[in-house]
Amino acid sequence: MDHVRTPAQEEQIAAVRAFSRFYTRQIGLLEEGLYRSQFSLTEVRVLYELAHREGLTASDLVRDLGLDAGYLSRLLKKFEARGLLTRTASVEDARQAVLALTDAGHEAFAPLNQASHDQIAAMLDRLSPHERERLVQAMGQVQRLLGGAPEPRVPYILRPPRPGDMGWIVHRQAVLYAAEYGWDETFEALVAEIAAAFVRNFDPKRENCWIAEREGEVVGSVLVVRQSDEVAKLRLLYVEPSARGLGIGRRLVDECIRFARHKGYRTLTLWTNDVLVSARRIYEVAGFRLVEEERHHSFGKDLVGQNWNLDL
Amino acid sequence: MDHVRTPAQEEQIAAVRAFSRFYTRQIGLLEEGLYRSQFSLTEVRVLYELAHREGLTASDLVRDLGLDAGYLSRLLKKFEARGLLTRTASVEDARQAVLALTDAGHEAFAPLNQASHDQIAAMLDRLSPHERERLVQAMGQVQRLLGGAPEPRVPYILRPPRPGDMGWIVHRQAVLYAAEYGWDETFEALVAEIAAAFVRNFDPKRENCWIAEREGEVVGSVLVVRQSDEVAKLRLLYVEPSARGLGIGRRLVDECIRFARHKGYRTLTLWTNDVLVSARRIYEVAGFRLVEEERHHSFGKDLVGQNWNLDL
DNA sequence: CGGAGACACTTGACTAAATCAACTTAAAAG
DNA sequence: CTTTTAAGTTGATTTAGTCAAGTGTCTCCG
Repeated sequence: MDHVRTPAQEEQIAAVRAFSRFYTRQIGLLEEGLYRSQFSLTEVRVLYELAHREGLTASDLVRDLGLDAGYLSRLLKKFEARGLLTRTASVEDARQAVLALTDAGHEAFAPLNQASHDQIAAMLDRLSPHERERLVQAMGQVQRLLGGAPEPRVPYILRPPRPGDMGWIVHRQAVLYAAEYGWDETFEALVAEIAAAFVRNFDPKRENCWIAEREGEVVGSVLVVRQSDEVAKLRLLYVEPSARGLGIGRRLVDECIRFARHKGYRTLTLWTNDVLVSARRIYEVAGFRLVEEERHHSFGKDLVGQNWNLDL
Repeated sequence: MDHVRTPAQEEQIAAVRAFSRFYTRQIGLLEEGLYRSQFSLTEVRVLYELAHREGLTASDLVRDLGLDAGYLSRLLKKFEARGLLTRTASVEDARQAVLALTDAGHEAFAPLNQASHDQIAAMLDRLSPHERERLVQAMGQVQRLLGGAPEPRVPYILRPPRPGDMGWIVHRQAVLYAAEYGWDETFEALVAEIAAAFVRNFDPKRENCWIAEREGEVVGSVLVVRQSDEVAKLRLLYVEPSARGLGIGRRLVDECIRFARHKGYRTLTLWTNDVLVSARRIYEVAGFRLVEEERHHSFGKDLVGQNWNLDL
């Protein structure tokens, strides 16, 4: 670990450390509320796991809560002696014992659980609904990034656009292509015009838009617009870098193709630039053919524009 | 605390609790790395505070770290005995002693600090730059919302637009006005058109745009566009609800007025709707006069549009 | 099939960490 | 000027956690 780090990276490290110190204190405060109970914090953590998960063994707890095996063993023995817990030898592995709270155990845990619940609720009550929303989002983000949360069961959903989605798409595309390819603000203007024109002239019978959402965050989009009775155009395909590899791009294009076929178009066309390699791959796999290329100077760069067609 | 809570609120509470459990474990992992040192976690926390803040007293530490006064007292005595710390009686308050690490104290802390630093660095190395950025943002968000961070010294800054800002403005305005007034997607289209046209035809000699930023987040914006040689138009004024009360709206309008004056315009005009009460107040205070009102049906609602003028 | 090594616990011995309450001295409040 | 509150100390004690050695069980490899 003796990389040379940039000042920006050092700042990030400092920020994460500051957060950890902050949350250490925060957890300390939350614990205080539990101190008058008959259980220690570790005991409460163990009870929590026992109350919420089935078929736990001691080694599960050691692993998941990072406890000392000896310490836990004694702790469980105490619970058992007090009638809060039963330990039944596992059928598959005679070394292990399956742990389960008794009714008395659940009863003992309930007020603790309630206290913790109320404490968090009181904390949230101090925030506005909008702030609460942001807090939960941000916590989820942290948890996901640090690997605490499992991959969501449903990796993404497609849905129709809502107010604000078009603006979001303009925002993200502009930021992304500025960062990755150095495109200037005229690109953003173009995207905004396309988005505005789409909404303005939207013909639900002949046109459509899909938003890809993952964990409540917009991570992709695509439009199909009518160019003529025969020809539909696919526009503004984009997928967040963080959400790549889930097949979202492919899926969005497939939806467009299906829609265009269903509406009786003969051709689906699209315009892109040769630097957008990952998009190109999607179009190729979907069966699009490159029909035309032309050099142009746009977005502050020399580019090669491409028209791709798919016969439906 | 016996409100009736909605299921959505319960879900938020559950999410925050899950995060706290998660981060408890996370902190446990981070601590493990420090266990082979001669200091306990609490001692390290104390050393950290001593190394980073001047003029601390024991009671500061008791308050900020949530420690027992007796425990801390002994801990400090031990540090002092080992020559890591000096305690000098405070001049203002003879009960207090001002704490300061000696050189030996700083020396003893350095490797711990380095270890903690390297551990976080290693954690961040597992993430992509974009993910790191999001992690730091999300942590900052949590910390700010839970009140751990002090109000920023500079409440906000004004800056010129960057790629993505226009899209962001479209996004936020659409979301906001949809939520607050139920305006439909045609409003978003209008905002997108205005933003696009502004970028497209931007004349730096006669036009301008300001973005208000707070802690790295866009919280407001305004445009001045040329309507004629004599008349400038103020457009797309907006301030995030979370950033209201800081005078950002007022400041943005003032910048517009100053700019329009400086460029020799005779009149600054703007169009708004009567439901936007807080904006109206800003215009009034800035000296604008209501010159015209007309009913119209837009954005899915019956509205009263207003033109306001300011003679420069 | 048998034995080496890993694994799931348990137990004993121990220590560090934290708490509680009583106390001293000084400052602030009434 | 007295009462109350605050800052810090000290002694007694509890608790939480660690470490190492040990038992029975499983797994894997030759």
